[in-house]
Amino acid sequence: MMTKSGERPKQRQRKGLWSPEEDQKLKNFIISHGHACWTTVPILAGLQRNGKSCRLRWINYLRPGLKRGTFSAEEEEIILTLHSSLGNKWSRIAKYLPGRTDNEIKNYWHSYLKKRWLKSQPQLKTQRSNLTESASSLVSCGKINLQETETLDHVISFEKLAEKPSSSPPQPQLSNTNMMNNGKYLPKLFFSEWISSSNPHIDYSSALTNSKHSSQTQDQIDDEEVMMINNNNNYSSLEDVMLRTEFLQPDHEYANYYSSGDFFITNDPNYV
DNA sequence: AATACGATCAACCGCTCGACA
DNA sequence: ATGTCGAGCGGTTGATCGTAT
Repeated sequence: MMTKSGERPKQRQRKGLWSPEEDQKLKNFIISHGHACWTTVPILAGLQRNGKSCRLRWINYLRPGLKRGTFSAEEEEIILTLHSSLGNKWSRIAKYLPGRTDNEIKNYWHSYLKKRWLKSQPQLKTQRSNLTESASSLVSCGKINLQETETLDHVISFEKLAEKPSSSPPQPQLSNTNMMNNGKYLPKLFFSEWISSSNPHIDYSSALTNSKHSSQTQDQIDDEEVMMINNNNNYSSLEDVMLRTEFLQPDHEYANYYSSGDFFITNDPNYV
């Protein structure tokens, strides 16, 4: 149906919790078609949602390989360690915790870990309150704006980094065949394995981070800092990180699935 | 049993960034 | 150089549930 001006009337978009039927529709669509463009997914899948909502639902709830339930002690330590170096970079922290989403980690931090962290850092707590007081007075005097005060958490977090050693430990090297453009390892998995299992058989143990590149992004620099801290703390398992998993479909189409939740299908076996 | 309160977590919102025309 | 669009990220909200009073 069209309006007088010839426009298609905007369908009222649903909000709020997803129904099991909606979940099934979205899951079925992405499994069979992938998602080239999230904005078209709800239209093609017959959902009265916006693309953003579909993307979030897929990433945080529907995509395979997600761990549900409580965080292990090891996961907690990893989050605390990474947060001390990266700050509130939840998506980057999530990359080091396979099966956990940034949203999940963020919620866990705010509901539990933050308190635990503050309790274990009485000195920092004092520093923080001093900083906050200083910031408040500066704000009231108009010397800094509110946005600047928001970085205080990072000021405190990065204090720990000052204690890191000056030289980086030797980095593991990978052959070129195991590397993609940004230097991340790509484990492969048959698409059917992924479909049939809620727990994709990803060999995290063979995934390693890259060697140094001449032009580093901020993320890569962050990775190095994290790795340095991890080595100091003997978190060698943190290096077993996969940034992307590639699935091979039985019909020789490649279904590419990022840890960020991206998913698409290509015929190009060399697609990296 | 009823109410208040706090904790948890799914989902939304607004902003930034990068790609592309 | 500029504008537009889509994707992604982090902050925030609000519904729900469990527990205390």
